Amino acid sequence: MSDKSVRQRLPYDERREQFVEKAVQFFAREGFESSTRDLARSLGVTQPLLYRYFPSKEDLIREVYEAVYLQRWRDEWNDLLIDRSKSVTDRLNLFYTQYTDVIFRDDWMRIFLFSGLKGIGLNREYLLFIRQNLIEVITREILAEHHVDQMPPSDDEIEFGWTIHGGIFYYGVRLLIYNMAVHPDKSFVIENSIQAWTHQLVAIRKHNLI
Amino acid sequence: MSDKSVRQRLPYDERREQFVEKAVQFFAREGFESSTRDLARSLGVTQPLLYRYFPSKEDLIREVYEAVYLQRWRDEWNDLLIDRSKSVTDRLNLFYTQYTDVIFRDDWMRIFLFSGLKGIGLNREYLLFIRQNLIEVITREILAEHHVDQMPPSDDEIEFGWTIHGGIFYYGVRLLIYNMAVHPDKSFVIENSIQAWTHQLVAIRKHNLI
DNA sequence: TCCACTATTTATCAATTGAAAAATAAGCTG
DNA sequence: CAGCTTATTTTTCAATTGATAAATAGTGGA
Repeated sequence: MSDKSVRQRLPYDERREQFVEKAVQFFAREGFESSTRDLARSLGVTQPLLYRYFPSKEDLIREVYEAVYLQRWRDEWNDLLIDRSKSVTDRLNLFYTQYTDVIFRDDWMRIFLFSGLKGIGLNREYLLFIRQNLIEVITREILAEHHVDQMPPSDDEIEFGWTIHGGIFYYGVRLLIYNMAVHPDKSFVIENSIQAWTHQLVAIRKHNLI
Repeated sequence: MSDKSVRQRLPYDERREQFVEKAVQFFAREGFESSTRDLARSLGVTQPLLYRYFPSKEDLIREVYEAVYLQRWRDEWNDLLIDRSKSVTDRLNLFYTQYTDVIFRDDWMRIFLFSGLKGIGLNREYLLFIRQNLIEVITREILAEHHVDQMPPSDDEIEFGWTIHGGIFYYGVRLLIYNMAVHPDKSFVIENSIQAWTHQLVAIRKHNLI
């Protein structure tokens, strides 16, 4: 309210990092159509300063996307999902618990949905990544554990994986976007989804083997 | 390109209806932050004319919401879902086929997501309506058919219903928002979801009866 | 201590926006 | 055809927006 001309001078890299980090929260809250002036205000800085760090608003937004999409996936998850020393159920529970810890956050969820509506390319890439690194892998692992993995996952089986994954994702949407009174226990949702996934997937395969 | 001064004069009600109808498509396509000038252009009309029919842009948007949310639910669905002359599976298949015919449309989906991100009240109301008229009803009907309806649906059971419903909804999101190559057969998704819903719901109930 | 560098602010612009006021013209009624 | 009503357009405005240029002030090094 009275921080007038308390000109805070930061080193370039530090300021830049701060901008991206706060911009993620700001745009998640206000949407990407909000003005750079409002963003600057929420940063405690004047609006033209942003243009010293980013050539245009669009460039800043691109960095926001990247901060959200590319930097939150943990490589260890790839290993976890195929670690057959654990049961598939245990692996999936562990994975989805951690994964939802990361994506069930206001900034991640809202930026994901905003960017989806904008039809941005990164969104498509991310979903392709999820298909290859999650849906397909999980499907293969479930089938293997039930000794019905003679053939690779079919389109039917992958599609059902998306349905279950979508159900879990939608729990986050209801919680964080719609602010609904969801089931307080996230693990309940995860456990049931995994159980349904396993059971139904095996049913699909056996049905199609006939 | 050359329709200059071809002043098309329409009766008030007709023009108004046309505006709302086209505004639904326009805002679904471009988002609610798009300008009234662009909207007017897509209507083949000048921008100030909009203000003869709607006091403000916000009022127009409110009418757009109402056109989407309130006018697409069919009352007959309420009857269908509790029509015990049919099996629950048949009822759910029929219902979800018709319901998704209505909501798996670009305008419905995008306006639903846009309004969700804006945190509009109508959105909350709609989800409450879905819970009461879909999730709860379906859960009761499944339990009844399996003769385990001594107690009303629990929060656990309702939550699982949301998960399945969300999985189906997410199919529409992938199809219409993310433009992904989804399974071409919508009925496959619906049938599997219903099967998983039925099976897992009964499992939850029996598990909790112990 | 002074100077050079650059992070930051102040001032400013042109384009776009929602909205209002005034001018015009289509079409009905007599 | 004359005249009234009102649907529609033309003009215009003030506020907001992304972006640029110039002025200012921290900070580190000589």
